[in-house]
Amino acid sequence: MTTEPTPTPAPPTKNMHFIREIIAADNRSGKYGGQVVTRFPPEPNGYLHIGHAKAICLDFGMALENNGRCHLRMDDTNPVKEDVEYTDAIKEDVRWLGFDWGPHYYHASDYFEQMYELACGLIRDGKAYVCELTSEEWKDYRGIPTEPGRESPFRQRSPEENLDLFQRMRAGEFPDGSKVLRAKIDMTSPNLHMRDPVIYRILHVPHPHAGDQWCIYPMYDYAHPIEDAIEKITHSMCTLEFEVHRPLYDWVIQNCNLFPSQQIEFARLELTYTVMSKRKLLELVRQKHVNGWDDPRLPTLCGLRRRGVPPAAIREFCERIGVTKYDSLTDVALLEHCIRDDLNKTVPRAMAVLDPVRLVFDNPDELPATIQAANNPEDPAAGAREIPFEPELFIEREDFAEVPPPKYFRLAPGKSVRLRNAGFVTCTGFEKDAAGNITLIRGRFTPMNQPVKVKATIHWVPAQAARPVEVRLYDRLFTVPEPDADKNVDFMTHLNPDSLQTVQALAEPSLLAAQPGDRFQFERIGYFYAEPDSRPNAPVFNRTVTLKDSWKG
RNA sequence: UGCCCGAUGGUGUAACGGUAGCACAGCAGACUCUGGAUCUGUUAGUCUAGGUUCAAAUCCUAGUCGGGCAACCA
Repeated sequence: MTTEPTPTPAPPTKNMHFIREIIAADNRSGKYGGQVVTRFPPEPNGYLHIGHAKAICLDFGMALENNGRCHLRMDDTNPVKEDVEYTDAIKEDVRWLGFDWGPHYYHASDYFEQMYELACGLIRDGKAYVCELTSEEWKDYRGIPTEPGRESPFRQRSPEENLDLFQRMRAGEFPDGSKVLRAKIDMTSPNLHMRDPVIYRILHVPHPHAGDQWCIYPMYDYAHPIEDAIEKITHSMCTLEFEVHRPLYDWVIQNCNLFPSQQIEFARLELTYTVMSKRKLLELVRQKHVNGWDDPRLPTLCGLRRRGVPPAAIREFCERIGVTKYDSLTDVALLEHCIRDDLNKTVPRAMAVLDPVRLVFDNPDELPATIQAANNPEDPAAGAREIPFEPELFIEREDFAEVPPPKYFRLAPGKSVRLRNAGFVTCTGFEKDAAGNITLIRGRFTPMNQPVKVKATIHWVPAQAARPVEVRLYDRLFTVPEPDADKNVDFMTHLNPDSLQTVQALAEPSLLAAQPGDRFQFERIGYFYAEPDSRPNAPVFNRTVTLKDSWKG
């Protein structure tokens, strides 16, 4: 017998996006000695959303793939806007997404002393000066994109005087806004960010992390490259709008003689049927269009978590959307696909009826007492459970049609369907109330071992044993793909009035034991997540996503 | 009006001078105890105009369109 050499299965080829290319090239050239160190640097002034997830997956992902490491760093250089309230939430969300920063948790504010020393160095080198122009005056001096700026009258101060003034700024001798430290670069640069940018401002406010030891705070453009360099970050990824800041990033690295971290910009994620800006999310929360930051309709990570979206689905989504340098708008259907794909393989099935109508059997003597149901047809190891079967069941109102439309395969007078896991029913009659609503359906039961030719299977619950449960049906928050596309139309006008419908459903008995955080597929309906604030024996289910439904009634 | 970045089916992306491929969505079919899942087929694309080349989505030039930049925000 000849044995063919087993071909080594090719590793799953990941999309070779431009950042992977850059890292591979750096590794080949030995630019950083083969090291890959990245960082995720959120500003602790808001909750993380799925746009951040893209960055998190990129930052941590590139490190992981290259046996490097990724730091979690609170970019807290503006005490006016930031709060410790957010740092715990940020950590929880990153951890939930599945990433581990190990011991590498940092605060930009921990580097304030070094930043100060480096600023003094710039002053000594004649590369920074204390300027007393008001912000209004500075606007005039800075010029506009099409015209060069003019030099500040304070630009030629001596290093000694600058050093003295800067020290006194730190000592708290001057009020907010009276002085700033500027980098001395080029007032004629076509890049506004290079026209002697402010690198320190006076802010007499305590810092949420550093306490009250500072009254001067560094600006992002100055602080960020220093933070990266101190941590020996090799690849510092950020979004496209920082592209024009890169020359300043490089200037700081060079003029402060720092580790050569490099900034790489990529396009942020935009998703259809939602909004991503912090301001707009805040507005939705403040105006109570949603119930808090973790409302399942929000694209926040805590919202997605509460909706029941598994973190693996988000990671898969982030891999699939790729990384580029041009703006794009990703169809939320791709996210939904990733969610279904994950849940289909992993989640147990159960039956629940959202809009019940009674089904009564004509032949109660011929019924089984219980039936066996597979917990997950995709996973035999998930086992089976027993469901009581009764002479009266509830089925979904939309699974019966008095007058079936063309291609309607479900129950109708004289027609048969399969009852999921149980047998068949043939409709023998029905009753209506005065308003014309179906109040009861009659049918004849046929056991599974006498197959009836049917084209559909419907779900059901036993009338006595079923229990009422609260089900929250979440839908898209907005009715249009780009709610904030038109600057002249308030995005709020596109809110979907039906984004949340709460219904009392009837669930099979086993569902009563659901623990907060459990996930299920309600067969033929969708995937559901037991609310964190479900109470014992009174679970509340959030709809994560519907099942695909190819029937177009 | 200045500078920077970008442009591939409806959407997200790949192709690194040599057959425009993948995924989502759509459509059609097969299969099925979920009208689910799975499988198959299929519709549909290189912004425009020049140039270089045997050969251009890819390189060059110009234009068009889109995005970003004029916080003591990040």
